[in-house]
Amino acid sequence: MTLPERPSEYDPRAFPPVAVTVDIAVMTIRSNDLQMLLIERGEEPFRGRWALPGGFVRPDEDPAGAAARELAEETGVRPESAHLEQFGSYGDPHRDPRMRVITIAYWAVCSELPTPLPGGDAASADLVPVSKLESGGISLAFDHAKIVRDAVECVRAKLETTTLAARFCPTEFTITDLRRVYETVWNTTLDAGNFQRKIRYNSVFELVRPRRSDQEAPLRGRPASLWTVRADADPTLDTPFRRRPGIADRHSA
Amino acid sequence: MTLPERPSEYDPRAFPPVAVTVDIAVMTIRSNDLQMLLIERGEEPFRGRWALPGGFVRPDEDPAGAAARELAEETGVRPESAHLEQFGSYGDPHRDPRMRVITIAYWAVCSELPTPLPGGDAASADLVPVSKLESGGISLAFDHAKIVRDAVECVRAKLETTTLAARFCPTEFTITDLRRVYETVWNTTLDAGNFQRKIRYNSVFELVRPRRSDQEAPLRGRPASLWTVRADADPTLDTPFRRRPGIADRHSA
DNA sequence: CACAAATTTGTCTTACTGACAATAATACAG
DNA sequence: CTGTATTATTGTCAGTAAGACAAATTTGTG
Repeated sequence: MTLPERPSEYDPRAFPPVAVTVDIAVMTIRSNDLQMLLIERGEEPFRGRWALPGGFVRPDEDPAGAAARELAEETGVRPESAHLEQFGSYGDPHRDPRMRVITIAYWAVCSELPTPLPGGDAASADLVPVSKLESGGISLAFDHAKIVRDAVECVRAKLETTTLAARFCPTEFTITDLRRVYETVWNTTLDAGNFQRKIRYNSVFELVRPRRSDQEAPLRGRPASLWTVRADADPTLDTPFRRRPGIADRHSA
Repeated sequence: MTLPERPSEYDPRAFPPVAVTVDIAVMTIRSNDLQMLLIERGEEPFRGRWALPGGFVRPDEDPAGAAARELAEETGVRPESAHLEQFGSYGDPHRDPRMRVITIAYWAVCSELPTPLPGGDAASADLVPVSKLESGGISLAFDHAKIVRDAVECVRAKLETTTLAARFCPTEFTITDLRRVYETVWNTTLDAGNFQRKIRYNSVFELVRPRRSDQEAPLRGRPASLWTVRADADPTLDTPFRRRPGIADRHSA
């Protein structure tokens, strides 16, 4: 059952006040690094601390809609250009010192993030390397440190079994682009030859052009072919990638 | 950010009334079938329909605590004897016709389920085969049909990569017991010999007794050895099991 | 004791991975 | 034009794990 059955408890005023919000962990790759969009709080509590973008679930919308709306409002990312997925709820009674707030957490991945503008009620917004968050170098508001940890783990795990890595890239990408996503997000190195095989064999990926003629491409070396993810296909990988104990930790050096 | 910054909105009465509940999809194997505990609603709305057990998150508890409490109260399962895990939130504005209710959904797996007693505000409680729910043979209250689908998929997926299957069994089990869990939950058949190898090779599993001397054991055939999951070990499987396209559909026959 | 039933072990083939070498295609310096 | 650096792509080979299937082991039963 979902509600108590005695009519007296139908009265909304009988319910202790609870607020429901969404928080969104938006990730992208920039400067060869996995980065997350955070905002700097302009008000108490936690004034001046970094926090995840988010906001209220309005009376007329469902949480997924609220997440898509906030994503657009606070980060300028059009919902259709990003992958947005719910991964958990956080409801410790004292996670917000003001009142009871239960938040539904989403992670999002996109390739091109508009340079974040300080807007709304945030003092400023910026991309922060996930490595800095994981090393504890930045202290986050509320319980957002845990939410961030869980979100990053979700994305790392999802790279194993789906084509999510491609969402970090433009629609057309080279196999090396895709490999760098794995290497960046997993903080490891992968063999270029073996990686080629896996992509080329996999029918989820489709060859677009055998030779890239771009200008922004690397100025040296054999030009790579361009690939895309077949839009109609199931994004599940038949032979998943597996994270091995990281060979090269690029952040401890 | 998590709350609006203008002090006026701190007032709890400013928030539209929202109720937060937990719903729990408790699964076990009985009669060689994956079954789920449902209750029959005794009141409107959806009087007489089946629904997931659940209830309010109280002001002083977090959702995980509420789920554990409801699990104990409504099903008699001691929280430490079951695996309980959050897997999503459901917050469509009209999922409950009475008022805005956002529910946090958990799945649980246990080996011995006390015969459910009609108690509390439920007209009755019973175990229902998941196959019946998947075939649409039973119409559930609210959006519980979708919650059930998602919960079952979570459990099926979790069998691939963790030792969760053992939670369907008593602490000590035979390799055949464990294989039957996979076959039942995935509705498929697995080669007994190959399955042996995987378990015996895996150091997460530990041999308890090389020969079972039970009375309830099958009356014929070579007695199986008893195994357990090492309590200290990481329940993640180093070499995951993989679901193959079902060879034998035991329910379509 | 022969037989049935269930567990356990063995064998062989195939597929995939990881390491690493070799080849291909381009830009650039001379 | 030629050689070299650089990146992409293909090839090779050994090791590991899975799937199919056969055989052996250990018990209860007639």
